[in-house]
Amino acid sequence: MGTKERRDREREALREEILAAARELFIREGYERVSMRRIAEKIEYSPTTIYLYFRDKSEILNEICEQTFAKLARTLERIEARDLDPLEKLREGCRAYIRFGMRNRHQYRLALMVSGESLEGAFDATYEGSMGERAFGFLLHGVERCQAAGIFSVGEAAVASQVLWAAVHGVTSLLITLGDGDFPLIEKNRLIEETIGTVIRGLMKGRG
Amino acid sequence: MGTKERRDREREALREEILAAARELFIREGYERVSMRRIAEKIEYSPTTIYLYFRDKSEILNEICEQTFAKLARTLERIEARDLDPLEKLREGCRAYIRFGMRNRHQYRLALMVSGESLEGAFDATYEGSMGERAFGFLLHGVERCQAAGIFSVGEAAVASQVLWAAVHGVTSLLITLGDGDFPLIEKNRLIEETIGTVIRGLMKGRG
DNA sequence: TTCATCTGCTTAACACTGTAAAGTAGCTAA
DNA sequence: TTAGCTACTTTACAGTGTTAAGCAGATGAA
Repeated sequence: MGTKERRDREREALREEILAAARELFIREGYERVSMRRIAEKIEYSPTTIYLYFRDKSEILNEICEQTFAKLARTLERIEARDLDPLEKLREGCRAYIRFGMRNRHQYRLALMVSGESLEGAFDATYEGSMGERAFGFLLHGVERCQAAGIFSVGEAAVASQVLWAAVHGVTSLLITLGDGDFPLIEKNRLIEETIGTVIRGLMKGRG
Repeated sequence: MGTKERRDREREALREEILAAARELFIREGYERVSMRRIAEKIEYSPTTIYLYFRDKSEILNEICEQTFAKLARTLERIEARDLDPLEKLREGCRAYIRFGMRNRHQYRLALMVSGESLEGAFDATYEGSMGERAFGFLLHGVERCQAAGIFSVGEAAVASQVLWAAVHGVTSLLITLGDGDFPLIEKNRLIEETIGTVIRGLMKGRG
């Protein structure tokens, strides 16, 4: 009597289908511009069906964001596993973070540039155990390693890594919002490299 | 025959009233959460009257943002006029910038964290001659002064000041979105001071 | 003073939005 | 065979930004 099992499978399949449709639309056009009706149309179900699978629109977004940030976490863990000196490893991580933000601009924005207000409860996923924690953990770990290696001046690693994060997030955010606006930003890669370089230099030992 | 003059005055007065109502609502609740009907209700006119004074909702926002950023520009120019050594003047400007962002979170977000997409044409004001230009000009000037004084290593000032901007914007943006979320950010002022300090140290001469 | 025009505003309406409640086929188990 | 449940749809609500049409009163010309 595998009928329950089959139905569970079918249910999961439709849930996945909704997520896939929403993801594609969100990435192409951004969360706010995509309506529940558009998602429904894409999967050829009535709009309210979606509510049988997700509490509301923001829950769909949350799930997608979590998946996307899991990708970032994996990328960073791959860098973590590479054989690089502490400084270069940290730099590579920062580069990967910024690239990730630019490639996933819509989701990056929703997770780190919108959430908290204006968007009802978008990405309110608790931090503990989240992908965000894993991603930030990379930075923290990288900073600690540089301190242990005598490259960075010792001190609270939490402070140093949040400073680094602020800077890295700053470039990412700036490139996302002004990337092709009319503000005369210097060349993208130049800005990225110089920012990473400057902050890391500022964290280094000696001369302070 | 001052009737035309009087009507122009009245027209201007209502325009001002709309702006004042919108500003208060936007600041309290954020752009997206405030509807044209709410603004209209506040000034006791019908919703469509607003369209006789502004092309659309985003034009109201633009005007308000421009005014707000003018305040930032004035604050920075007051610092510029003070008698401080180049480094401390630059630091003071950065502090003022971040404080400004936090006090005007809604408008800061709309101008620098949303614009470009998702929000139709919000704050698409051309950069040339804008308040944004004046504000960024402060940073540029401050960096040039530090280079001239032999404190910063020489190089393209545009690069250094955009790096500094990225960092300063990064803290601001992070504090706005995560300020009272559940991410365990270190204490606000600590993060602000450390970020400014670290980036400026990274821009300094010697030890590279 | 009378009348046409113009000004400034309002009412009604359109095409959307996210979402809740109620209704309805068709499968399932007794 | 029938009662109930599952999965979905239809309908509806209260809201959004915005446009078009209408209308009262001030204005300028005769």
